[in-house]
Amino acid sequence: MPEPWQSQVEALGRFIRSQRRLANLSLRELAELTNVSNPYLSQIERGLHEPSVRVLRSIARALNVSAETLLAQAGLLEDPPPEEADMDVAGPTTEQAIRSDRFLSDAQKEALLAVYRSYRAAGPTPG
Amino acid sequence: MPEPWQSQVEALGRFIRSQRRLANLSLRELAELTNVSNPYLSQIERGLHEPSVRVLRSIARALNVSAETLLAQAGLLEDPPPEEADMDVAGPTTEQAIRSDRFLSDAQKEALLAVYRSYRAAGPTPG
DNA sequence: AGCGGATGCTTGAAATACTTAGCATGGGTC
DNA sequence: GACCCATGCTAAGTATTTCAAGCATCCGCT
Repeated sequence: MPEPWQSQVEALGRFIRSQRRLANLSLRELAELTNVSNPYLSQIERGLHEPSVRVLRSIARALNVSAETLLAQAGLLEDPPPEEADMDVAGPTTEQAIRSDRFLSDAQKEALLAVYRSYRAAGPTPG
Repeated sequence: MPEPWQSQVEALGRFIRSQRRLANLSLRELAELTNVSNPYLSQIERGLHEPSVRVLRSIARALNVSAETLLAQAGLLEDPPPEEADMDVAGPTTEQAIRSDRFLSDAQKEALLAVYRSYRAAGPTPG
């Protein structure tokens, strides 16, 4: 059925690709983590296929995003009920996360927070 | 791929069947509501197949059950002990927070992550 | 008994998810 | 230049999902 169900698949793919890149993973690396072949991941990210529940779950785990988030993108969850699912429920906000990061010195935290706040003050720059 | 899906799939099927019967629906009636063929629904309910996200969603709608409930039954939403690969335990949360930050664009996220990773690679700078 | 309809199930065939092997480009390094 | 090696992608095949058509009971009715 070639229906506008396509657009949802494309949105899901774009989301996965962006998350994979933010995690600094290649297709092959993600493939290894998920036990899904890299060509198939490529096709998913380009919106050519609707992945099964099994594949969605392993992708969600590998990318450290909640399954709910992924499924909302996949169009399974009607409206995003957990608006802050990934952050406020499963973890702290970005500021809190940076402040409590054990691997950063105080100076590093301050620098990172300065960058973060400047971004938020400036607003998102698309492009 | 090996087996222990069988049990999850069977549990999902039993759940759907029980919900359908509670709603006083025949297979054909549910098939009409979901646009899924009745033989296939039969197979799903008997745990012979793992349905796609698409059919899971329409079943959830037709049975007036939340998609989350169905997915929990399907084994997607469980929360296994977050074993970190071979790395850190605190790193992911900052990364995760940045990646899911609603106020940053992808480009900003990437830049911020690059700074964060360089800090971690360098180690804490004292003083 | 014999019909009509409703139920759940089986059976191949069509569609689509998924894999293995390999191609093409791009970035180093000698 | 040439030689890795990593990246994303295509091609062609296998495996799995999903469907249309039909089978087998069962139940109520006359």
